Amino acid sequence: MFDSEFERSLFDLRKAKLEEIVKLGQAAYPNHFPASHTVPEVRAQWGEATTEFLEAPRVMVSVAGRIMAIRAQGKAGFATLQQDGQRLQIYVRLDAVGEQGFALYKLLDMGDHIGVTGYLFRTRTGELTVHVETLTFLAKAMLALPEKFHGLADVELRYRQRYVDLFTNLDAREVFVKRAKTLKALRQFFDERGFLEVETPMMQQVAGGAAARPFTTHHNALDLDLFLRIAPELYLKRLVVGGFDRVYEINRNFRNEGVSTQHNPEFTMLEFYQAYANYHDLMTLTEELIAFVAKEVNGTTITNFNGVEIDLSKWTRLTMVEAIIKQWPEELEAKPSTESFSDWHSLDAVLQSAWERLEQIQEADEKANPEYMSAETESTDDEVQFVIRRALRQISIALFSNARARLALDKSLGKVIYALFEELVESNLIQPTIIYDYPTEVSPLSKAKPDDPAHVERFEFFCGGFELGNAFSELNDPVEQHKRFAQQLAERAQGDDEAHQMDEDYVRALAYGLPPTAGEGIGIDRLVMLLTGSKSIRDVILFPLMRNQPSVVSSQ
RNA sequence: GAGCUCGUAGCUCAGUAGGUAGAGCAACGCCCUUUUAAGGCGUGGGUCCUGGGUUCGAGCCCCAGCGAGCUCACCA
Repeated sequence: MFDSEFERSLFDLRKAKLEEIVKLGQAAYPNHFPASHTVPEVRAQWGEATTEFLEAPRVMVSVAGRIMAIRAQGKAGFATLQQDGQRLQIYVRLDAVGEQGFALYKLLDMGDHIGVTGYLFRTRTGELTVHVETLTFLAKAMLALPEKFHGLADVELRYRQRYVDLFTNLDAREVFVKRAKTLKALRQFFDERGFLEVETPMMQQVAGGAAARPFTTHHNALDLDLFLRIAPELYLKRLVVGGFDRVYEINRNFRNEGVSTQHNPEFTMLEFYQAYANYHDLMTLTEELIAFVAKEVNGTTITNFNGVEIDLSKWTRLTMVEAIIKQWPEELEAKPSTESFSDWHSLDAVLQSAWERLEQIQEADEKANPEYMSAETESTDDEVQFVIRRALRQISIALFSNARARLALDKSLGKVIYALFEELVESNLIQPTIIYDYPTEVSPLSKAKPDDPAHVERFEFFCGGFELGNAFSELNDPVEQHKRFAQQLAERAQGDDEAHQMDEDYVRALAYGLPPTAGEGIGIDRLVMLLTGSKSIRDVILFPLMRNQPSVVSSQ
């Protein structure tokens, strides 16, 4: 429990103080304090009240809170109480609280919880303050609080000891208040549209519905190996078969993969399914949903992320190929046509001419600026620009030539188009954008477009440079589904441990008839990041997963 | 998993050229009845992340490890 001798001796000191407090007739750990108002209620009701208003007649309040600042001044003193993220000053003076009361005040420390009863007034500097008449001790802080001006700044400590972060850094608290508002708004949106909230198994015998490595666990009594779910998808569609036409679930998924600023091993996902709808219906729904949630949480659809202003009510819809063409390197003045992505030979030709042209441009650039080619030149702005230009070109050249090699190797047009999209487009999708019509090869659970078997009815939407959600018209042909599971099984046999397992029961469910259904999943942590301007997923998860740290000085 | 950066008092941070560790807050004692990052006087507090190495001498240089942040890879 203790990090040091400093903490151990402080703890002993505080114990002695607690004994003194008990001698004054206070309970060491009382069970109750009958407050008349919370701190936010007092601020809301009298925050603007004038001195005159507060004097005739006096306003009596009882409030409780944690001491976040304490300033003793001889026979009087101030303290600041914090409750629900708001603060209220109190003023304690010997002649108002008596000898016992003032003795208690002098035994208080930063972080203690107290309750006070008294009347409201304004100090000389105009601050709303409780003039205390009765002081009640409620609980003691036995450890030292972080520095009062900077708070807890060490990112690691903030995650590991979130309880300290939350009461010292009110910004951190605000993020989680907004997270709760986000969840509430999501539920309101779906409830109002006739969706039923459900909870499906998190422990599954077949971890399906996504491509990811699962965590494993074991049930002892049943002697059953189980997986923590990687997605609720297959259970939610069973429910649509069961006649719940509109269902949604908001809960944790678990994926046994790396961590990053955008990935935590357990993360919260919203999934919803709507019978008789297709992916176009969900595009509209998604645009309405995100704008609605933003408005509920922030009061506006504008949010700031990474220094960029994002308007969550202004959406762009592009097919995947349109998006690639839009982001085609500007130096290649001629942009490829949509048609050139529809067959192997034209895409091959486009890629070839693109990287050859980029190499020509690079050669010309080098000839025009020979002085920058020497390692000894000064780092002028022009030279920096030259180096950046060259690096960007080289990335594009590598991208196009790799894509071409891949095209030659496995002849999969779809996979190459998807790779181009990921490299060229994804991180540039800062403003809300829906990308639709995915290649069939990269979308094993989606339904093909009726008039175009090379593409599926699927979209993903992006904001702030990352993917927020994924939606498609669901495959509901049991024969086709069984075939695709069998293919995945073959890939699994080849060593791909992210390939789907066979789920016979799910195929059986489809065999009873899944109506035409569209479904969507939205990463809630990422949505909260966007709404709160948080750059790391760990800033929106209360207790993110951390490595073990060496044990601290043992208790007593 | 790879690369880069960081780890000094409970907290926030300095630490010069390698010369034997500092400030503010917090703590402790005293003074102070409208302060608000209160103020004044005084006191205590450090395995400088860990373990090796180089050196007469290491917080600083080198190696290994632990933990963290960022970037990349995989993914939502």
